[in-house]
Amino acid sequence: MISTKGRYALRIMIDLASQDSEAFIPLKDIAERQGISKKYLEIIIKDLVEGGLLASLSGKGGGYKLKRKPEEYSVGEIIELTEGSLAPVACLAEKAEECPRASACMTLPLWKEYADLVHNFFYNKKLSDLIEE
Amino acid sequence: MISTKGRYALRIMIDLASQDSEAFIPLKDIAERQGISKKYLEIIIKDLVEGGLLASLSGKGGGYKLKRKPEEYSVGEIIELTEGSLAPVACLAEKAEECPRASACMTLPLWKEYADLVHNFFYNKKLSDLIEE
DNA sequence: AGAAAAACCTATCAAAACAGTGGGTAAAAT
DNA sequence: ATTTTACCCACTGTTTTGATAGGTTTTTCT
Repeated sequence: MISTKGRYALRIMIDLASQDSEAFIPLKDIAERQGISKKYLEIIIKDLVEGGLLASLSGKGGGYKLKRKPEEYSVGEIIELTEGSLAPVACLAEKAEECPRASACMTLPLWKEYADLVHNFFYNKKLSDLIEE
Repeated sequence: MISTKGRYALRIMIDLASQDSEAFIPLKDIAERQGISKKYLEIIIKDLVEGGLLASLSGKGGGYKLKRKPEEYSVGEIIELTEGSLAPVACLAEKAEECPRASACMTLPLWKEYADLVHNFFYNKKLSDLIEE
């Protein structure tokens, strides 16, 4: 299951994509619009900034804004950045150590096929696809 | 991520499907073949029996066996039974309470589309697809 | 009748993940 | 100098995960 972190991250991105793309938007505004605790969003938006998805500016008039156009963000990168790997099983995650059963594992092909499906779904889906005027 | 419960359940089912379909197979044997603690498997196989996927027989000569043919089990039902709902977000689970934001939620269609994808994938995949001779 | 082999039942537990909260510091504009 | 903002660090309660431990009942075989 996708946790609140990934889901809220997506809502932050959608919220920003719906605002003036040039202006820095304070987190306070996002939190109020989305009805989510600003404190909690701080943790999440930090990941988005560190991951290079958002630009931030401190001080009065500061806030956050997108670094690219909405159609240039995939939902997959947003979720993976905040949520960790999309891999459905531990042995298929990036940092996974070699599974000794891999060659004999009858379920591995299933998990691989599933992992591909999930990856393609979320990486082909763009932030711009989630915004309606 | 699919947890060990769902993954081990699948391995139990595959193991049973690979044995003589008429005989009751003791859990001890399954545990040894799969290299998983029998005690832990007890918990998991209980779900499979209660969910109607397996027949069990107590006492000497007892054990577990499939109630249907391998091609009549979907991977989806096995995972969902042991793992709980396949829903990717809480608001799409069976027992979910109405989300007040549902009508305005810009991410809901995404989660629904994803939920369908996952559901179709796992319910179209049969236990028999995982077994090679 | 008794031993053995199996399922079945209940409780407990440590570690990790999840979902936050709280209090402060640094940076930038007015 | 004040205000507004991001940024940083620690902490906390709850739930889930991944088991382990010990005992009871059921069935078969001798």
